[in-house]
Amino acid sequence: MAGFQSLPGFREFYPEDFSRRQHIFRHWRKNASAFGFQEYDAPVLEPLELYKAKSGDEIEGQLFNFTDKGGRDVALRPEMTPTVCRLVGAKAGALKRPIKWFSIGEFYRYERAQKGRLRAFHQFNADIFGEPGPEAEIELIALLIQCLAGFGLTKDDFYVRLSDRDLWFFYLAALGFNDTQVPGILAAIDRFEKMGDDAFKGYAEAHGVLVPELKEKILAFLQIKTLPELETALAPCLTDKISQRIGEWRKVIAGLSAMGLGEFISVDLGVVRGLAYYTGFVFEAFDRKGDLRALAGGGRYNDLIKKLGYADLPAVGFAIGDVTTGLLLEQRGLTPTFVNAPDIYAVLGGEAERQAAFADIHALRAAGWRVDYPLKDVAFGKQFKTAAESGAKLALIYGGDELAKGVVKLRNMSDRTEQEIPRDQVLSVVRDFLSGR
RNA sequence: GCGGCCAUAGCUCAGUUGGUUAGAGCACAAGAUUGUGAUUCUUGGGGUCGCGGGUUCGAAUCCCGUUGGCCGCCCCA
Repeated sequence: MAGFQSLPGFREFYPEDFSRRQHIFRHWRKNASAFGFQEYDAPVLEPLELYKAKSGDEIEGQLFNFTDKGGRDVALRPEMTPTVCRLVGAKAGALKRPIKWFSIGEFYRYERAQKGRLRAFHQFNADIFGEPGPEAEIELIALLIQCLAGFGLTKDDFYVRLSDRDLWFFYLAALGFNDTQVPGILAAIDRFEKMGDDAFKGYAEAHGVLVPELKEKILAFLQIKTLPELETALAPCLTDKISQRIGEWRKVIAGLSAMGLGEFISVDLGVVRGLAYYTGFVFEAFDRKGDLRALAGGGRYNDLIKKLGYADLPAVGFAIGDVTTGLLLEQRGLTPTFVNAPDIYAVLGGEAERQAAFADIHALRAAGWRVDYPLKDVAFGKQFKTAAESGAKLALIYGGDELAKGVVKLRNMSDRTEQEIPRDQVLSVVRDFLSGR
């Protein structure tokens, strides 16, 4: 294997791979647009400081960062959130509300590659800014579901786990934990699913072993699967904040149910997500079988824009990755075959026929149809085979017999019927045929 | 960053105790077939056996290193 290899964790998109990627992007873009989101884009290379400001100095270990020729510390973007916060923050006062934005871009993380996790990957990001209420969550979670369901995935293929960092803070406060203890508990909750009881070791080292009675209450809270169960569990420790929060939960669940999406949602307080900047609802989408990494994740981050030095603007957002999504579609047989198939394949008898066909071929292409033809003379049989394999809807046959009669033969590739059409009507007949007659 | 497994054609793999010029199926291309998508047959292109070093008369095969891949840990924005 001479020559060069691509860098570890980076993908190359041969046309077949690229068409699958385009299929995914097209759906995301179409759905975001249907939900009234505006597309934006931004630099791939950013100041290193932008990510340190958001996530702390430790983040550098997981970034693709370097010093540029001007001595600037820079990093390839590992995520969109800080960037979009800057964009929105810088013009917050001038932007019409609600601010509903999305983008599709490539991101880079300097990590060891694993299944569903590479060093370069694409993400669809959608965010709503300036809306403090749960209406924004409804809108975003509905979009998230549609961005997966739009491919043909159903509630049996994936689901969205909905959790709430605020509620954990309120609940833990009601149980008597103070502000220095809560982060340790949340870290343990985050790990509990994977590690079991050992997840509480870190907390025990910092604050002493957890009182068994409190641990029971926390683990019971983790088991909650429905809104009524949640309400029952919180009944003994109702505060104003908790009551208000339950009201917002009801609103989110009711809204999504009214859209017919209730069955995609699972109440699951085990999701607190790694990063500390989330402030309210958090949610993650997983495949039902559970053998893939997270498909998507997001939540509310009301403090971040202010933390980056801009206005105090509430925000919710989520991201879907193309790697895991692609794996799931592959598993479910939902990857299309002829994404970039031509509309028309021209079958050419010989050199004279080729010259004659060129006028039509170019006119059809200029009119927007996808037209292909063989670049050198090949037998008719081969041409039809090529036409069939290309996925073309129809073939236009330019043979000696046809041209002598002043016609072109149009073959419907799906039902194999043929008809002769006068040369000067090719454009209009093809248009009628391809637009469904 | 740490640990385990793996690496032969575009893909899936075979390759005997180390022994002549490294094979198969699929895929691709040409032909049988000078006007119709199947099947079949024939032929062809494509490999410095991931890379580098060592042992040996001789290495795809054994040893060391290295790079890459997969899996797990850390992390997962």
